[in-house]
Amino acid sequence: MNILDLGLCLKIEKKAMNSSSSSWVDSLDLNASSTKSLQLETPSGALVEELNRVNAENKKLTEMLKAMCESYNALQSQLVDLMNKNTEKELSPTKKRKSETSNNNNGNIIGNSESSSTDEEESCKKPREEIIKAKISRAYVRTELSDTSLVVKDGYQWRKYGQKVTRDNPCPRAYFKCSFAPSCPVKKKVQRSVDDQSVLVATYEGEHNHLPPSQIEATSGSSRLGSVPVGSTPVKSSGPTITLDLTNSIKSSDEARNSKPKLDSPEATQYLVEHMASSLTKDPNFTAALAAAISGRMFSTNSN
DNA sequence: CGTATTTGACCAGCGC
DNA sequence: GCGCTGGTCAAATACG
Repeated sequence: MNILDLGLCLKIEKKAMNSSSSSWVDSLDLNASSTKSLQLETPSGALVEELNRVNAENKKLTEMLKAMCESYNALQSQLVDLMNKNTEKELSPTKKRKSETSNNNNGNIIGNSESSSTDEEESCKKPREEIIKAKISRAYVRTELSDTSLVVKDGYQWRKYGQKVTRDNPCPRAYFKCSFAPSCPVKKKVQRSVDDQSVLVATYEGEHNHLPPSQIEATSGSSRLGSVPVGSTPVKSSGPTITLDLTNSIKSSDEARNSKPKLDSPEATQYLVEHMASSLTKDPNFTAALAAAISGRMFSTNSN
């Protein structure tokens, strides 16, 4: 379970890398051509030379990305191996209280599909249905270490009603209730990951019985499908728990949520990659920054 | 002044 | 039964 979630997180990060790489290449090509059109007055020799330079740079960047992806793959497989070994150990020790403790802290980034099995085991031992009653989902959000607010922006309004330092994690855990609708039963716990304190682990319990405020404001009138916030995924799922990794600040939760259960399928992977690539290339900030970086690089090469 | 957050107290579950 | 722990409550406090 935990491993799977970790794999998911890593996968999404990887998708982001891949997609951005493809968009980089595309943008680079575009920029190369635009450079050409912009500098028509310059002698054709210089133009060709510059074009070659840009192409070479393009190649270099592509290779760098390739290398990065390869090393990432290697790291990921190592990590998965490690986590496999760890979870084998983690499963055996005595489970204190509700599976929460081990899931949330020791397992941190890990936790879900296996946490569901843990829940099942526990529910066999002690048929306490509170474990089952609420759908549990989990989200991981990368934040600044200096940011102590424990705030996870997921599109809903939350009211903090408690904070506690837990045994396994020196970082305090914050307890939130959904404050947008008085009758909404959803609760959320937010705590920094033990392993990586720049990652906030948000655990959602229950399902929202209302639209997210952001959607209501937008009044897009779209289907109920889009009513789920980023990170919170109280949709019908195969298991009682769902994990999302928000550490790459994925803009659209819908796709992530919908594809999550089949994330391992090549279709879903392809879809994710395409979606991320398109969202990246559509992002004016990203393209502007990219253009600035490339032009800056070009000028510096020219001046040399 | 109203609302949100903080924080110590309290409660319940669990292991010994 | 007792102690430990996580979760919740509610008075106090902060903030706009």
